[in-house]
Amino acid sequence: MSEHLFPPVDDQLALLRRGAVDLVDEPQLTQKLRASRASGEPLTVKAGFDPSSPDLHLGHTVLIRKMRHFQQLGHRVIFLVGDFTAMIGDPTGKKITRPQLSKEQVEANAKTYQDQVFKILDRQATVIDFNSRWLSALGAEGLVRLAGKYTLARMMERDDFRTRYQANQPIHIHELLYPLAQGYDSVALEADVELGGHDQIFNLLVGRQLMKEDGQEPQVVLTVPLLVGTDGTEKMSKSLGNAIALEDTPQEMFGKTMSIPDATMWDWLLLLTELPEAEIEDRRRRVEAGELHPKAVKQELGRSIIADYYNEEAALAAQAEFDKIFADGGVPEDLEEFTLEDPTELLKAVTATGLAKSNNEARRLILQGAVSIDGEKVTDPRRELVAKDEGYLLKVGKRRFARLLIPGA
RNA sequence: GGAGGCGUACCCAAGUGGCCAACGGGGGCAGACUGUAAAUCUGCUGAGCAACGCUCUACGGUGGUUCGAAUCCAUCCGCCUCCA
Repeated sequence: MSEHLFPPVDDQLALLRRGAVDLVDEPQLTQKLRASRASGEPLTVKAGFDPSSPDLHLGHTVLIRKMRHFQQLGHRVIFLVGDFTAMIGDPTGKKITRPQLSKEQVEANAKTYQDQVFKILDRQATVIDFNSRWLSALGAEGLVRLAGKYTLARMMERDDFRTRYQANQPIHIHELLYPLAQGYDSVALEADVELGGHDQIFNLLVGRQLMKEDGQEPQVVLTVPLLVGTDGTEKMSKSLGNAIALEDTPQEMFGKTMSIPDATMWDWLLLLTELPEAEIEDRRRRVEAGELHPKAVKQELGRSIIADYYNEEAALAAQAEFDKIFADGGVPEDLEEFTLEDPTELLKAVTATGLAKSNNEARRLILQGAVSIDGEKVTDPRRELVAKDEGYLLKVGKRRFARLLIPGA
């Protein structure tokens, strides 16, 4: 019956512990792995996803990579779409109540989500489930029973609830249900392990509690760190504008990666690549000793990221393109083209090509010396652009380019 | 049900009748320096204009008082706290 030959427990642990923040608790996980290996039964590993915003970025992939680790070891990974809980909106880390989503939005989001997730996970080996399956069935009565298993005092142990309460911020009753609902997922799935971001630790531990109440063996809880964004300080999030989206082009991925602070790249290597930890340490030592340029390590990181979501070729191309533009002051391969009917002044052209949002902004940029035409800096907003068949190359700042065509009459 | 407080630009936050397109900080953008790194320094950060000044829009919504309001009044909306 045991079609899987699981690797030795110690080897499994080594991989699973990589990058983990919390592991509650390790002896229990060891014991579960032993039992699984003896029986040939894979562990059931659950990770929940909140489909309230559909666009995945690298921050999400830290968790997904951890799921893949389990998958690679032969365990059963459940990709749980929190379609029911999305209606609540996870209050984790939020200073304000999140908007409640409609069913349609949630479904649409869940779909886009999956397409992106399977860039990392093995589609065949992944079980997809939706928590509305059991949470909807719970009904009002079941919900009241569930709520009866936890106390307000314990709920208020949660840092964000406590903080909001002390700051006189509103806490809506339904938000208190979120951890309970998520915990109930584990009961319903009889999870052996639940994975989550470190900010999820409270919710994950509630799951343990509820499983005990239900007479089950509590799940092992393993959390991964929140990835810091390209700014090197805040956690990666789309709204903070410091994210690298999985949908980004290879060029964008590479450029954004190169812009992270050096200090951040070690974390990224650990969490976003499979480079062995010993090798990461080795590079770090060599950089500190001045034997290795940090830029080289960062380039390697950038290529590795692109290779994951595109391929090696795209990675090399992105780096070449990057070097050409920034190291050699060149021009990108594909730049947007705009055609204007009539000759205009520079100011209007910059706005028309979308390189600036308004004429006022265009004027400011020009006066600040951020704008160049065909490589020559121009600080006169009224400079006339006459008709020219081959067009002009407009550059604003370091990275915004456009080709402007003004065909002759 | 009762009492009180609050609502300013992307965020925080000053401003209580004219000097306010609105102090300061954060963020963002740009320039210098670089490895498009960080840090640092400098400038900018509502829109429009034949423009070193003018016009429009903006301080929760709507009306009003006034020569003139983010600032005063009325009303509405939203939020918070305390008591019950």
